[in-house]
Amino acid sequence: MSGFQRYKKILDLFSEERSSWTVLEISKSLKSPSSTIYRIVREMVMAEFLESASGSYFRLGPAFIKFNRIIKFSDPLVRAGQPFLKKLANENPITSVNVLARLYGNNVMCVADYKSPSFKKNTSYQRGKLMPLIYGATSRAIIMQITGKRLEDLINLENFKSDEDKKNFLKDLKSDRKKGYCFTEGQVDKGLIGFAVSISNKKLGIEASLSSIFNLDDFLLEHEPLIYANLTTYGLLVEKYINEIFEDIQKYHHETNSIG
Amino acid sequence: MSGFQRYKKILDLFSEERSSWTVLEISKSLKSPSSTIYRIVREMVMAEFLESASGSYFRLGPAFIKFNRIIKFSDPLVRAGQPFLKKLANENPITSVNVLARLYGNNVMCVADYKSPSFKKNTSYQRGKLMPLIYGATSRAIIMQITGKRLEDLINLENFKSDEDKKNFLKDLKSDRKKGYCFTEGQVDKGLIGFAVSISNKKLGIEASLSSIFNLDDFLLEHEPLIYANLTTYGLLVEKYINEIFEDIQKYHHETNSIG
DNA sequence: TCTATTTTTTTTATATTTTGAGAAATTAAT
DNA sequence: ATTAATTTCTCAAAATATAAAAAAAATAGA
Repeated sequence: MSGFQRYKKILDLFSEERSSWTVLEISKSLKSPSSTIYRIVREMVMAEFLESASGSYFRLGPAFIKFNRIIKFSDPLVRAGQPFLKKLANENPITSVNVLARLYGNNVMCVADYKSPSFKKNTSYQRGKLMPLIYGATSRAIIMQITGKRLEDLINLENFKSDEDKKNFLKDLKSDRKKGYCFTEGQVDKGLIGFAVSISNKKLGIEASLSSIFNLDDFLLEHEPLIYANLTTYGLLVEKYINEIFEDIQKYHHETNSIG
Repeated sequence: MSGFQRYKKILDLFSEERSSWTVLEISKSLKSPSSTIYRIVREMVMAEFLESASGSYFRLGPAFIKFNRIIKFSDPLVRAGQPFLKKLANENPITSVNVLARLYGNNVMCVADYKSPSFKKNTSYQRGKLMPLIYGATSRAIIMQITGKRLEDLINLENFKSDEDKKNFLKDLKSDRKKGYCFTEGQVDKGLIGFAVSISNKKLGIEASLSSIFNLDDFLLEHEPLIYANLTTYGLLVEKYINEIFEDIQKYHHETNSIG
């Protein structure tokens, strides 16, 4: 274990289900001597990436809240898209969960979400949660904008039930790409359906999607046109704002570089 | 630069104002050779603590969103207190911002907040933001539960305008401790007033506060009793729930330890 | 309070890792 | 196609991490 991995491995032990660990538990779990772990943990506590709790337990530290906040207020996708999620929810014909998600490594991560107050069911799409790459409209609207070798590499990391399944997935992807939007039913959460459009910005390296998720029970065929119209409109708006933010950033960097 | 500091120093460059950096900029800023920085940045990108953006810029990575989420759903204080903030807002006689904050190092950090929809002004208390230790009711309700050498150490790190100021601060602290709640006016944001009570849990090492912030213009003296009643009631409720969560955690750890 | 136990820090020599300068390779821009 | 910018690679020297044991400090129990 060396470099950043040394620290990352410890952090990766912490989860929603298991949010506090003692040094001894960490040491057992990573099969490293406790004196070493004590030293590393102390370093991370000083850097506020861990904090000590009672009973010699440690938990994730405030640094994550701090940096999360910085991302929230500065990430172009979040900054551009966040304000529209509520509007989208309000304009949808039935109650919905509206999600901005993006590709992170081999997963899709929800980076912002807004749920209509009257939406009762819990969905899997909540900010910060990693989602499967090949299920759900949210993910598909992201992956459908990727092509060539990159797509192949990503797909090859996934476990399809059969070769047949894989073929079908690629076929659907192709046709959705043509249509410009995605629809899936119950792939991630039972009883829910999803609609999604792609969001992208080459210059900023953003490969994302905007999606609306509904209760299957609420949904009528006559809702569909409005749903697509909303997603398409807001999708374009978000892309426009991302672009404006990009130009602001460029301007800012230009200024600071020429001064300093 | 060694150990975790190596990585921390780079992360600390990123801020709301300046959220993307090139390797060269980092290298200049930290006065380290770029080949070294390239190596370190690559490591952090692989660990998802940084991600590359366009134009050879890098920004904070998705790991922060992920770990922030884990904290949000597992931190006892947040878990216990978050659900009450909205209720508190609704029961307050005038529109308010309601905040859960806790001591982190030498600062106070807001860990959850709820603003009444009709509250117009922006306040400094937003989740993840670091606040001064000696200004505002939110902070005072935290620091007033600390005594002895620890208090001395914390206070000594602060810059008071004069010794007189410091004395007065300590005197106010003492009397607030007796009263069991704090009130301040315009110490953090002009035109706003704050009321706060302490929240603590020794076993979990939590030193926190629950506070309500109002527009000075909205406030009438007759509101005060209800404000205090609400804060006190919800403060006790939050402490009760923290305790229940603590017992759950203990139970869970006991189970997992005896099995594994 | 004193004692036993657990947690944390310190101390070592040794093994491992990081460093940084420059060269080489890759990528992007003109 | 050429040039410039970005990123990776190499390697020996320098710096740091490691782990085992011992010491110290903190905590719990009687």
